[in-house]
Amino acid sequence: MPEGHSLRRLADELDATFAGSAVRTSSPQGRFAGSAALLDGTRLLRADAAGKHLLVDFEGDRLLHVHLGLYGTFLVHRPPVTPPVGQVRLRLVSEDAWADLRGPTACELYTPEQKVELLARLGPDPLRPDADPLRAWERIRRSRTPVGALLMDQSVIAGIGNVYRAEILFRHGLHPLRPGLAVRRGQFLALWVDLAELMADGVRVGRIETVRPEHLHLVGPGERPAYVYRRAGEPCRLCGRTVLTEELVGRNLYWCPRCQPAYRGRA
DNA sequence: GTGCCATGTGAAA
DNA sequence: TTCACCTGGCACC
Repeated sequence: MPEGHSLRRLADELDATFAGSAVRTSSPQGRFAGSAALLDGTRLLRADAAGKHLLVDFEGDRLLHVHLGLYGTFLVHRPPVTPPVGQVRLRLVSEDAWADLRGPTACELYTPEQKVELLARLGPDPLRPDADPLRAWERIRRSRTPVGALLMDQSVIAGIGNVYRAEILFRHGLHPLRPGLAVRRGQFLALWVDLAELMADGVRVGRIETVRPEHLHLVGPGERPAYVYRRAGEPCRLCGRTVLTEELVGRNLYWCPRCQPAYRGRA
């Protein structure tokens, strides 16, 4: 489930598992074979996440950039090492662990300049304590673009995906099509603080949990534990109105028309 | 068992 | 705007 919290967890796990160790690297699938050969046998120094991007430093000034995309996975295992199953883009093997990367959108070596460019085009990441929400606010407050689109724009805020977007807008009673410039500063700052807490919870728990404790009893067994995400056509958990969906820039929005009233020209 | 859709992005057209 | 990535969960048969 690769939203920002997953990448933070992955980076932490890779760092805890491999940092300081020499690793054998290979590309059983072949698509990363040349670069894997360059890394092979070098020491993995550090793994870190920025938004939904993973950056891994290796000895010899080599830098690995990975983006999992929609269905990529990078899973760490303990020995014994087993033969690759399916399409393994990159395999890491150390003395006491191994990991397989599958189905990523991006797996490539980065130059230092590419890393600088990446960080420069990412907005503040709510999972980083030094993140400055006012950088995001400056983009939002002057934009006619719907706030639902702005939140998913990684250059505005890094690390939000479709689940956090849908849920955070519900929690703050904001209609996803409200223009950025019609969001009040206080509303946005409250949303940011809430988002940072939810994403930090997501890192701890390993799941996106957005339903407030006092509403958990409204979630039936086996039901998706969300207010609106992927609940189109079902009743809002708080007011009973039917949850709506609509596509915006290629992704599905979900919202409750009563709890998140339409914008009618005033903030 | 089969087929569709999905937590996302970047390249190709 | 469409496709590639080519996994995994789930609804449906």
